[in-house]
Amino acid sequence: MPRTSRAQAELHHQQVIEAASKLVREKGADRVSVPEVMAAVGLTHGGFYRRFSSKDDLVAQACSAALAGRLADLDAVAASASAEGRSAWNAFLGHYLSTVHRDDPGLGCAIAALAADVARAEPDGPLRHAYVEGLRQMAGKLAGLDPRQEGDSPAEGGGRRVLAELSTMVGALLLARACAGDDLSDEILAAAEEHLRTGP
Amino acid sequence: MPRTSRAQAELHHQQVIEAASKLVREKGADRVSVPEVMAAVGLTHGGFYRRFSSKDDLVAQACSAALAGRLADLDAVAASASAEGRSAWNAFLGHYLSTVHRDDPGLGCAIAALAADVARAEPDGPLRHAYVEGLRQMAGKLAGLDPRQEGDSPAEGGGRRVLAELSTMVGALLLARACAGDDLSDEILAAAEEHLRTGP
DNA sequence: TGTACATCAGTGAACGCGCGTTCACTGATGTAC
DNA sequence: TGTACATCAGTGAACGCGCGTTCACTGATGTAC
Repeated sequence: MPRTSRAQAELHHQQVIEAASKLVREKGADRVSVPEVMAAVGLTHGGFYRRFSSKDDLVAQACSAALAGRLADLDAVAASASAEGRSAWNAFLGHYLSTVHRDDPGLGCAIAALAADVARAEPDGPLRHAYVEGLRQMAGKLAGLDPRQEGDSPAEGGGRRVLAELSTMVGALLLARACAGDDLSDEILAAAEEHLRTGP
Repeated sequence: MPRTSRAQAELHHQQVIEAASKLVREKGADRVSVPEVMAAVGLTHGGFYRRFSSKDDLVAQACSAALAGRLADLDAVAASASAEGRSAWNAFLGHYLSTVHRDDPGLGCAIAALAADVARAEPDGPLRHAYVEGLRQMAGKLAGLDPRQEGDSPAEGGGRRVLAELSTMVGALLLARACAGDDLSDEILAAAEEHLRTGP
């Protein structure tokens, strides 16, 4: 059925980015193909290049979408924790370093899932720019939650402490995924949470 | 020139593993091809399957070799630091979180470089087993260096604290690589080192 | 509002390419006498 | 030690495959009158 409506086409466009954002986090950019992403939304691969200039273009947009989605998730977790009188920082940690998060990379942190792909991307390409921008925003948001953060400049880039703490979270998640199936995996998550958790 | 000596063949075998260990850390397992690795040692790809059962087999052996090499490096850094009266722990940190290490993944930490590849490998395959074994050994060695490590069981698997600290190092290195070219990259390395460094 | 036509979202076949893997072959190395 | 032969490390062509990308085409949608 060719020539659907413009609204339908726009919906398809968003669905393709959404599907790519999930698949790329699960399997890595190299192991996801254009036909696979299109099939995930019920389309054939032929129409792809009407909407995207290349596969790299899609991956960059998928990265942006994944990062934006996670920022919204962070807000939601923080809001619901605060509403219940719990520490937003500890609630976020509990989510981030959970076995659920480890075992479902497709809906998880894009900073962790895409770090290796981005490191190999062109230094000035759209993927890297999208990633760095998302990382900066995440660090800024986290600095606002972190009770240990010295109160210097919580806005742009966050303080230094939050960068080390974010490194611990990302590293623990990635190591736990690489060790999944071994006892070490749960131990890493627990050790990182214990190390980062604050208060009662 | 077909049929070289057995000694030469064994040398080639080791050279292939060595070249793969470097290329896989630089580009990731998916972006390295069998012809590329063979060409790196001056051979054609045809003879590959006499020595290796598959590309996956080579990648697993390359991972083991990379991890073993890094363990030896750690010993060397610790020994030379101790000989000069410096803290082995701080010396190791300085190496690990340096821009040199960030910018040369081919000779760098395999735990960091291969985490994403291993996370996507079969749960009980040889690559994962090689990786988990190497990670366990690294954590054990690090626990022996770490002045903060509570003195419970430094031998097998290391204590929990060292797992969180290793997560911080790996995460910072990977994030710094993903951000290379942006100011954030150096900041992440510096923040992690400051966070982990001990003593004077 | 109804008709005529241009637009263009999506199809499906096709392209060149590099991949992992196989295999018949070569000729120096290693072995048996 | 010297000869005859089997072994096998490495070659290079070939295979089927899935990839990213292109393109002629279709027919419902959107637009102009």
